Amino acid sequence: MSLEEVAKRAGVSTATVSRVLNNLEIVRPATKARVLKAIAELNYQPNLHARTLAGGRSNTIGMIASNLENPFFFDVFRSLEAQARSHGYEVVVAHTDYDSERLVRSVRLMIGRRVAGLAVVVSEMDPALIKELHAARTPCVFYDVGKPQERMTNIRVNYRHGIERLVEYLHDLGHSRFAFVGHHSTLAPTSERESAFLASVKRFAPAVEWRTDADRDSFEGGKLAALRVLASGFSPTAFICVNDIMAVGVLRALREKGLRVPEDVSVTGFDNVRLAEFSEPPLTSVHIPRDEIGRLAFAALIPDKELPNIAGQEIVIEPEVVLRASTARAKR
Amino acid sequence: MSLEEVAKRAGVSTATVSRVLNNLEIVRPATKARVLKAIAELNYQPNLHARTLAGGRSNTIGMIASNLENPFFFDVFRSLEAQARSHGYEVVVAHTDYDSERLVRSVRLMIGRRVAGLAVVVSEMDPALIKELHAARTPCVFYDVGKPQERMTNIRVNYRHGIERLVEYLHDLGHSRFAFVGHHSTLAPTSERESAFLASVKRFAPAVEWRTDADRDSFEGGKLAALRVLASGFSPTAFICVNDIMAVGVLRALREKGLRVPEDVSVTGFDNVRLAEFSEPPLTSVHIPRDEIGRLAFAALIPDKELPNIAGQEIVIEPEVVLRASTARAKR
DNA sequence: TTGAAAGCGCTACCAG
DNA sequence: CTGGTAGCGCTTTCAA
Repeated sequence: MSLEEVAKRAGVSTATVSRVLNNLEIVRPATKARVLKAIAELNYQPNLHARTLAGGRSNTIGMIASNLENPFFFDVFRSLEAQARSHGYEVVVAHTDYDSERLVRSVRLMIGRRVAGLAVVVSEMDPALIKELHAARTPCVFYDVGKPQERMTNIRVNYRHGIERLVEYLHDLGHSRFAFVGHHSTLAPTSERESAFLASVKRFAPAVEWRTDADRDSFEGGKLAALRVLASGFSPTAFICVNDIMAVGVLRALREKGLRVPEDVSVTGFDNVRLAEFSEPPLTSVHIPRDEIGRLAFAALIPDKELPNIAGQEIVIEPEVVLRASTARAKR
Repeated sequence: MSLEEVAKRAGVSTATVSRVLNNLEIVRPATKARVLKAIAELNYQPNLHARTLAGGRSNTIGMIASNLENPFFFDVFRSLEAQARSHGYEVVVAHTDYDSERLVRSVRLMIGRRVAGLAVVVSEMDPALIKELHAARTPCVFYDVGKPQERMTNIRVNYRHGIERLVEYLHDLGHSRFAFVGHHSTLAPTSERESAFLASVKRFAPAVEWRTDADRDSFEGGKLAALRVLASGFSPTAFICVNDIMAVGVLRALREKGLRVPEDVSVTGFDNVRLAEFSEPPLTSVHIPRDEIGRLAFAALIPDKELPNIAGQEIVIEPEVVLRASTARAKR
């Protein structure tokens, strides 16, 4: 099923069919109707590869995420996709599962697809890969990695502030022993959160004790990390978790150990995904506006003449603490 | 950056470059090395569209899901993708959000991409769309919709048995007033689950009362449905939910109404996703093997000479009840 | 307003 | 083992 068959059936040239397909308004209505009829009768679907190749431009946007299973990433995807769709673009997602090999593969695949733009929402990224993207002239937007440059936009969250506010709040409630639960502690945003945690603890509570532990980015990972902290003999008054998913795992671990939240121990999440409201108890968290991130990402990749152009810039988002029932005054 | 430039730089023909790209073992090692060097120096990435177009075959598999945010779908995706990757295929996912317009768009897009195969994991599907897929000669595998035919495989779960076992179990515990919480009750699998629910209730407990309610497939949806049931004046001894996500929403609603689970009311989920173990209380659920579904889907699309060929068949999966803490003997 | 034809970048067949 | 070259299905000038 090709353009040519449609053209033959409609008694026109392939050029005309192409014009109809692309809605070029220079086709006589009668001709257009005939072509449309042929298309419908033949159940014709244009070959996107041929189209992209001949046209020299793609209308698909790529997105690469570390862990689409974590609703944080999914929410960004959803928002980006909504923007894309309303502007006539498609988005293709790849999920790397925090695996750098898969990241490399995904990036190359996106370059091979000659995507119109690429949103990279991963924890860590080899600068060499960014170079490849730059060499391929792919417009990119990075979340939390890289530096702004030509064709490369940056969106980041001021974790430091988010964590500072959390620690300050807990400190005010009388907490004095903190545990920090992250994942793959070597990863950039995690470690930024971790270092922000350490800095905050020192600043607001120089005399307090703390401990950190990390595992996979999942419920299970949060649970294991918490169990390890507890097994080490340290008994924190508060667990600060790198995200809400891990916090839910921590809640389970505490419950299994017979500790009540927030009566005995306080727990905080991060990101403020929907689950934070539905966990038991609901989680005090730090809101990161995924919708806005998705919108900004699209705007950075496909600038709109109407809106201010943010391509090539660095955008910093200020997070906000959301109080719920998982935190309370520390037991004395 | 094209094949030709690489060829020029390596001092060979484009045909030879193509051969080394495709690992055809008939290239002299020395030549191959030169080509590889040129590729690396130029940072060349082959244009996938040109490749697919010229080769006449794609190595990407498509998957369309109703709601990738629900871990059930994501787990199937993950499993399918693992299979695909290990066989040299890529997978492109689309998420329709239960919107039939988006389903149509996604299907056409996949046809336009000339995917090697398409896995459709949605709740409902217009037979006309299946016809389009058939006309496009796209190998397909459907989960819970359609009928097996040429190039079309079917995977389904025996919901009836799953629900029957759940109802029987609850009935044995003395439950007598059931509520069924679903989403978009008009959708096929939901309604299959709903009708299975009704049939089971009548069979195991002909004298009991029941009520059904439905909403969006999300935490919020489950919560709203439960609140509606309660507001109607009906007070069930057990809530049977169409999946674990909605069950978590139900748990929240019950807690807000001051009802304890399982002391006052029992709640069951379905699918047995990871969250079922991490909710509070952990959910009694019905296990659906997403891994197996993903593996079967791949096998149906890309038959392996070694394995038995399941393409064109109908495969029925038997679910199994998993008991956890959200169910208990009914209050008298 | 329409058609003819030259590519887009790659694969695959046929020679050599 | 390597090169030449005819397409793959579409878009896009350039003419008509």
